[in-house]
Amino acid sequence: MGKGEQTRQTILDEAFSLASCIGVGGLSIGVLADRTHMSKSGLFAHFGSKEELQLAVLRESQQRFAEVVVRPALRLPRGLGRLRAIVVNWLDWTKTCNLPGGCVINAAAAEFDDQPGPLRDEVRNALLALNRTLAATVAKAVETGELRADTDIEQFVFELNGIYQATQQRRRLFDDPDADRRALAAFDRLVRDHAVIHAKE
Amino acid sequence: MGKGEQTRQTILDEAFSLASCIGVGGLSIGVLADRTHMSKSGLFAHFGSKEELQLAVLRESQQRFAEVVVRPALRLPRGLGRLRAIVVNWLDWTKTCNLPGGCVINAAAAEFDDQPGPLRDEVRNALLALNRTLAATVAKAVETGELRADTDIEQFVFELNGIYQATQQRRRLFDDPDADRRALAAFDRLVRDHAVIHAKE
DNA sequence: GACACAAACGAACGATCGTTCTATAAAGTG
DNA sequence: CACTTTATAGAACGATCGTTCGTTTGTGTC
Repeated sequence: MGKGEQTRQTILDEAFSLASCIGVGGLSIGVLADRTHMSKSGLFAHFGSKEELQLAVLRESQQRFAEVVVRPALRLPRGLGRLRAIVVNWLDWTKTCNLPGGCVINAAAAEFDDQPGPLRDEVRNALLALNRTLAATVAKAVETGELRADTDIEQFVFELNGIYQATQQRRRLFDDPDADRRALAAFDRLVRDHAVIHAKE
Repeated sequence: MGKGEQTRQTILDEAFSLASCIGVGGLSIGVLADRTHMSKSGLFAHFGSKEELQLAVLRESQQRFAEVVVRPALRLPRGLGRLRAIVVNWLDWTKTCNLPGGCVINAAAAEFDDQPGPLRDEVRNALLALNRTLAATVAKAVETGELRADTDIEQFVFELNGIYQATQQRRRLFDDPDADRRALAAFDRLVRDHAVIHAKE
């Protein structure tokens, strides 16, 4: 890895954790230059524009998410177990990664949902991809016979999203220590309602 | 109402709908002065600081929310019907009010959950108050015998929050026309799982 | 060591930020 | 009407914003 790539990654690391606290929109070249002990222009040259820097942070976030949340779960056999692993990794990934201020993309979703442009598009695509991954995982749990065949997969994913958002808010704004427990309770109820009915003994 | 109160309200109206699009943190005195055809200093004098302006917007938002979402539902008899009315009003309130860019407080929750200060406190208190209102409404549906006595009310409210957040994201970022239908489906499932079991005919 | 190239710097640009000051216009009151 | 208070305007402040430019430093290659 050349010198350029190296410092670019250093900048991106710092920008990533900074964006977690103040949002992708709140990033500023000057502050970032201070934190990385660089000059504004030196840092700027690596990206060409602020928007390009912000996009790079969003892409970095997607990549880490795939590595930390999705990939480990793919080693489990398809079905409910894998789905549950993804959900657990998902809920925990702000702790796993260096995300002191919560998921960057999720915050960006609320920030840019009204402002058309490349940033909104990137966030939208990232979350669409996540939803597709979740849908595919749920579909496999239907195939294995653990979830009912008439399960509305899109609805299932919709509710998974709700669980995540509620958990984040409870944790971050209310400092609620029960947030994780509540999230798992909601997940269990969701699964129970769609599980195949076993013959009673 | 004196002249001062009057223009202050005009400013607040504009700030309210502007904040809906770009967030409370994105408000700027200059832009707001242009939109209200005032000078920066003239506008500024009404609030004394930018933070005070932002707080005023958050309070304005709380007030409108109470009027549009909660109060109409209080005219219904306590119980599930009232709860459902609040949920429906809640889901629709960004359309009812002048909120082209979504709920101001909800966006502010994601924006300030990492930045201690009066703004975060205000947001936190507003959402705590909402959660208390929801909890009280759910509790009354337990009292009327529509929901089971062993209902975990905090969990119920937690999941209501999730439904709201998921709906907002689906609507605003994905332009999903089915968001409302999905929200009601999730609400119905939530209620069904906590409803008292009626004797089958 | 000479050379080509990439990387980082420092200074400056115009714009906008929140804020302060002083002065003028309007509104409210007797 | 006159008088006091309130409301608004205008100019300017220092700070920061993203960006551009020219220069210097560093790296890697013949």
